[in-house]
Amino acid sequence: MKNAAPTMKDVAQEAGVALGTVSKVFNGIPVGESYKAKVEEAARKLGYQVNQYARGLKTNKTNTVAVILPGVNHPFFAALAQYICEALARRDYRMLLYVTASNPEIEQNCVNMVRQNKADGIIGLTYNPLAVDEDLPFVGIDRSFRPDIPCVAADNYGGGRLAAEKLLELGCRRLAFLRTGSSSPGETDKRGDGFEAVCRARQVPCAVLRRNDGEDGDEVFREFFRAHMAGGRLEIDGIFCSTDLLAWRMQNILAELGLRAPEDVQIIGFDGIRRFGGETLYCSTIVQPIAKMAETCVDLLLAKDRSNIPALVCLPVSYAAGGTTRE
Amino acid sequence: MKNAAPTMKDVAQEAGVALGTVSKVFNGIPVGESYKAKVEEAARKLGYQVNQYARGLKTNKTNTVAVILPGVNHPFFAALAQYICEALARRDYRMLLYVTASNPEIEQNCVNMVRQNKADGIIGLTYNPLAVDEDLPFVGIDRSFRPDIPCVAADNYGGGRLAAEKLLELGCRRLAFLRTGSSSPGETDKRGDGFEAVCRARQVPCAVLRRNDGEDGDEVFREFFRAHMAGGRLEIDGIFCSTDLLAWRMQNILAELGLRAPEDVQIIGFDGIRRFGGETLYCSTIVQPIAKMAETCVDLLLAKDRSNIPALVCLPVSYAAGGTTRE
DNA sequence: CCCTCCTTGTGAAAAGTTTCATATACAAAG
DNA sequence: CTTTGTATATGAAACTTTTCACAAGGAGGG
Repeated sequence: MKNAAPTMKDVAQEAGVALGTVSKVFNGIPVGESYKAKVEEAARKLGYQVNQYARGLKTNKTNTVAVILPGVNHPFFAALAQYICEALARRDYRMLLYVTASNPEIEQNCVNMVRQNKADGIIGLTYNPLAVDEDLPFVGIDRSFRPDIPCVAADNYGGGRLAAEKLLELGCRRLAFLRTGSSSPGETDKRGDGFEAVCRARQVPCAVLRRNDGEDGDEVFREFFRAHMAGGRLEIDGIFCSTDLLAWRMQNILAELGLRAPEDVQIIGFDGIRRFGGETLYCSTIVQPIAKMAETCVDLLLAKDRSNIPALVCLPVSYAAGGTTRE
Repeated sequence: MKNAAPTMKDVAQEAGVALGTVSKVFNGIPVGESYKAKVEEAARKLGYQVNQYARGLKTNKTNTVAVILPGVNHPFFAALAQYICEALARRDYRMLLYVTASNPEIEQNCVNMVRQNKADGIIGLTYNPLAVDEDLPFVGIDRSFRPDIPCVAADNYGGGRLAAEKLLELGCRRLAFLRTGSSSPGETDKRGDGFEAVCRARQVPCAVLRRNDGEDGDEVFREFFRAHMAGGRLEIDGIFCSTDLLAWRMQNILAELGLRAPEDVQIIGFDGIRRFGGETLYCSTIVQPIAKMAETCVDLLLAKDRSNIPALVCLPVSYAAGGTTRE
């Protein structure tokens, strides 16, 4: 006969002590040395493990955090998921992962599921306004859809500025900003704003092309580059792309036109994604501090005192040369 | 005052019915139309959601599956995680994700955590023999550490054969197999076994270099290639690498030696990882059916009748040209 | 019109914890 | 030797659900 998992009652019986005493031992509440020893011995003997479901039911605390991401099949999200998972594990929390494909219905559905599953909080990289309980701690990544929800983000505006300054420092005189991403005005726009601000201040010409996810076919960009060609040469000599992925796509499109980075045009991306081998970057880029973002999300979410959590934590970015600039 | 989440009792009261009736409604147990309507109305009004922790405590079924992976920051694992997550969501299951960095202690610790958290089963890509409850469904990916634990894997041996046949078909006459990975004899070895078997059968020379994770510095491979150089040319004209990642590293090392794929040597990798943009492969490769593997894992784990689960499900692989072969 | 049978809703018990009011034991003080 | 006080173990209640034995009420047959 297959025995059911042992319970505290079994342990109490085995150790010859009361139920409450066993509970205390497993919650680190002081208890007489001899009692503690007896309980631990009995627990070890029976192979007892706390039943988190019973505990969660009683305490309304589950030591579980729900993480909602568009997907995990993209290096930025994957790194984020991994760091968050590790940060949670270090604090003895578990991670319940939901992927949404940025679909508003799925996003909302995930939030509802979380309520059922009594997670202690949510870390979410979501693109749509969601109905979420007032009293369920929520930390947004990159964006917040409600003023009382704190948000952890890289300094996108500063990163845009940095990209512009870097390109100018590297000798560029005619810049461009290319953007794709979610149609909702978001962080990628701020990158462009910072970039353009520097261009304006330095009175450098800056061509801009902002596209949304649905409407960002290669042809749009090909057309853009053709429009800026003169005599077989690209007038633009420095490009800032809103993501590394976009920068990579642009390199391919430019290659079709017979143009290469960094020889013909210098390119800076954004994210700091590395090739899966580990070391090399896809392009010169503005690096998001992903590990720090993950750590910060977890810290904010699990903060003891949540009364004065900052609305926005903006983490510093840095520049890294990755072969598409002439260093 | 902040109200606690509404319970079935609240719903029962609001609807003017008994507790058991509410329970039946939420479990799809037939109940009089008028009663059902009253309960649903009340639940909607109060915003009631089932408390999975209470349900789990009572039924000992949590609709949660633990997924244990070395990490999620590698495209193969990331894809696996994502597909598994989606497959589980489709079946109304949740995913508890644990990452282990292949560390034996962390792996064992995860399994223990799962027991506490009462997951209904585990899908694990682990490298070490673990102590896991007999009665906790477990499905291994790529390897099984106990005969009664089923395993879902790509046809690694067949993939190795396919790689050899493909290289020969493409005109190669002197082959090599390069392997890195976990030191425990595993799936990557079978790839080599299949490859070598074809070489033997066709009486084609095949150089072999098998290294483990700790001892696979670039220098080892550089040395290997130098040893097979004659008069500035590489004698080997077809290489099979145990992973796409390794194939990528080899390309870089070969480039240092002034050799390029596919001009100087043709290379086939294994995994079928794509660049994060979505389309392009890192190299010509044997493609693992990741989506199918994920789906199969979930199916096996959640099978109603687990009495005659196959010990090994071996899924077919395919070849895809990715620029490092002369098609 | 009454009795029986069947259907269907009812509410108490149980699942494994935590918590808190109570009981016990022992030491110190009178 | 009794009393008071303190420290600490005890066990019943509560958390929210599911389940099951039971009650209630309606239908159909005699």
